[in-house]
Amino acid sequence: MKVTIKDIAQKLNLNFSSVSRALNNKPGVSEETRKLVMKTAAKMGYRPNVIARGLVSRTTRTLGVIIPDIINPLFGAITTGIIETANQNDYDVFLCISNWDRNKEIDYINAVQQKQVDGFIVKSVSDSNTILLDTAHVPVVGYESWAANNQFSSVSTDNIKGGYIAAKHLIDCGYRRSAIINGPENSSASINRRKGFIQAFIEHNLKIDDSKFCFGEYDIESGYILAEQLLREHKDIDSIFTNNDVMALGVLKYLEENGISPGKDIGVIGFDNIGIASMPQIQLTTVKQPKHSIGRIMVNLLLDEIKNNAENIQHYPQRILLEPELIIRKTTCKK
Amino acid sequence: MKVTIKDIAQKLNLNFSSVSRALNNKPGVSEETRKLVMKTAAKMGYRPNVIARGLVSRTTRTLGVIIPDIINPLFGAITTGIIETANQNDYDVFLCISNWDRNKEIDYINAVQQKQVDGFIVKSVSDSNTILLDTAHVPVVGYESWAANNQFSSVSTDNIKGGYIAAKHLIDCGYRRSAIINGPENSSASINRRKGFIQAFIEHNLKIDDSKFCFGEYDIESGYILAEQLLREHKDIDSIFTNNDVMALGVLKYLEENGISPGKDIGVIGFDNIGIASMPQIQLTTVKQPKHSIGRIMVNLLLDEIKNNAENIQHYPQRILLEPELIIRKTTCKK
DNA sequence: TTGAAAGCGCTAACAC
DNA sequence: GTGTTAGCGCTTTCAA
Repeated sequence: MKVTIKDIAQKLNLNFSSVSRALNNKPGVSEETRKLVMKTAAKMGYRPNVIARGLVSRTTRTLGVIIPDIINPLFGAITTGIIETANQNDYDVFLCISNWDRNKEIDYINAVQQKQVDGFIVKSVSDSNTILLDTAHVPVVGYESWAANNQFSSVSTDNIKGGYIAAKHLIDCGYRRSAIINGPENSSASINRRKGFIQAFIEHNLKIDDSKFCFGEYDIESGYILAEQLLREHKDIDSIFTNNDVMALGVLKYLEENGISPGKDIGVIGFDNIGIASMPQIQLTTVKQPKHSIGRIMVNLLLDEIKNNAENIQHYPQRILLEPELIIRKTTCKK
Repeated sequence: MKVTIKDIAQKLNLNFSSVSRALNNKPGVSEETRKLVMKTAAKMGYRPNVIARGLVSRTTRTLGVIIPDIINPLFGAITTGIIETANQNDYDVFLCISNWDRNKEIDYINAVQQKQVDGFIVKSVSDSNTILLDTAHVPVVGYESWAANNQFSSVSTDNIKGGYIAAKHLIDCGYRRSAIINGPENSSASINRRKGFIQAFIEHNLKIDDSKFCFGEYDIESGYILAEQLLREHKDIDSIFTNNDVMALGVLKYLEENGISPGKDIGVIGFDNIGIASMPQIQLTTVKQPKHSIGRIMVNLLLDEIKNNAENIQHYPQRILLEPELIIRKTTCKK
C-alpha cells in the first residue's frame, strides 16, 4: 500500500500535521522530531501525493503542451526545449499530440485544463480554435498563432521575413520562376511565409504565378506528390520553396527518383533547418528557425504569466517574433 | 474564477451532491434537474477538476512515459504509438525526457509516481535503475529492459535476432570483415545486437575482431566520429553495422564527405528503420523495429496490469519479444 | 512545539 | 429524488 503522512504519524505517535510540517521544512517542529520524521518517511518509502498537495495549493507545477505531431523534427526540437526549460523550473509537462486534428486539439485544450495545469502551450492546427484559448482559465502561450485580437501571448519566427529571405535568395541565385509548396491553406505560418515570398518577388519587379501555389500536408508524401504535380503542369518552374523541410525532403525524393538534380536543374529551399537537412547527401538550403530557443522562450513567457496571474498583475498578451536565418547549402546555386 | 460544483449547486439551490450525480450521469436525480444542471454547468463554463476526482477514486487516468530522447525518430514513433493508444483508452500521458541521464531518469521515476500516474513506461538508460522499477508502487512496463529477475513487464524487439539477421545479410552479400559501432557499453540493446551479430559470424566460420567494436552515443556525431576512427585504424574493414539508424546517418555522412561510396566501397547496415532511411539519397539498409506497434503493445500491456492490479489479480511479469525485419536498400550490395 | 480542525473539489454511502 | 456526511491526502490556521 502507498504510505501517507497519517501512516507515519501513527507510527511515531505524532499528529499528522506535525509530520507535514517536518516533511516540508516548515517552522514549528523541533529539530529532533523533524529528523525522526524524515528518517521514518524514507524508511517507509513515503512519496508525497503531489495531487493532494495540489488540491490545497491550487497549483500542480505542471504545464500542458499541445502540438500537432512529434515525428516532425521541428516539433521534436521545440518540445525538447520546452521540457528542458520546464524541468529547470521544476515543472513537468503533459504532452498531447493533436495529429493535425482540429477536434482532437479541442479535446486536449479542455483536458489539460481539467487536469489543472498551471498553464499551457499550443501550436494550434486551426485559427478558429484560438477562441477557446482566449477563454482558458489559465495562461496560454501560442506558437505561430497571432491574430490581432487574441488575448493570449504567442511566439513565432518572423514568417513573413522568412519567406522574404527565401525568395530573395532564390532571386539572387538567378531563379525567376518559382513555385511554392504550401502547408494547409488556412495555416497562418504558411500564409505569412507565402506573403513574404511574394513581396520579395514584387520588390524585384518579378511576378509570381498564382497557379504555382499548391497546398498540402506538412509531410514527406505531400512534398513528393505536389512536386510531381507542379513539375508536370508547369514545365518552366526553375525553383521550389516548400513551407517546411519535411516537405522539401519529399520534393528532393521526387527529384532524385526522376534524375533531376536539385541545385543544378532546379532550386529547392525549405524552412526550419531540421537536423537531416545538413546531411551531405541532402544539403538542403533552408530558412532556419531557432527551434530550441522557441521552446525555451515559450516556457519562460508562460511561467512569467503564471506568476503574474498569481500576483494579480494585469495581463497583456505579448508577442515575440524571432529572427529567421538563411542557411545556404547545395540545393540552390544556379548563377 | 474557476467554477466548482458548489457554485452551480448554490445557483440552483441544490445540494452539491445532486449536482455531482447529475453531472456524472449517476442515478438518483430527476431527468429535469439533470438537464437543468447540465445546462447551467455549460453556461457557467464548468470544468470538472479531475485532480480532485482522482483524490477520491485514487486513479488519475494518466500514464507516465520516460524516454531518453525525443529527437531520435525511433522514440518519436514509439511515443506517438503510446500516446495514440493511451488516448484511445481515455488516458493522458506525462512525457519525461531523461536526455540519457541516469540521475534525471531516477528523478522522473519518482516524479511520475508522486503525480499518481496509474502506471508508467520506461526506456531505462541504465540497467541499474531497474531496481527502482521493481519497487514502484504502480505497474511498470519497460522497453528493452529484460533481466531475468526483473519484476516488471517489458517489451522489446528481439535484438539478438536483429543483430543476427544484420550479420547474416552482410555475409550473404559477401562482406567478411565487419566492424560494429555500438551504443553505450552497458546498453542491453547494444549488447544483444552485438551478441546476435557475432553469433552469425561464428556460425559461418568467420571470425570478427574485437578491436573492431567501438562504443558511442546514439547520435549522428558519434556515428561520424567512430566511422572516421574505425576506418583510420583498420584499413581492411569492408562493412559496418551500427546499433541504430541515427548513428548510421553519421557513418554515411563521413563516407560521403570522404568520397567513399556506401554499398560499393563499403557496406553499411543500421537498426530501427527510421523514416529518413528510405530517402533515395540515403537508401540505408537496416533492421526494422515495429516502432508504432511497440508503443501500442506497451500501453496495452500496462493497462492490462493496471486493471489486474485493481482487481487484485496476481502479478506475473510478462516479456514480449517482437520480430525484427531486414530491410535491404542500397548501402549493402557487394556481391 | 504540538494537536485539533477546517477545507481544497469531488465521490459515495447513508438518511430522509 | 434529494440532502447530509464522511473522507480521499494534504496544508494551514488556530488553540493549547
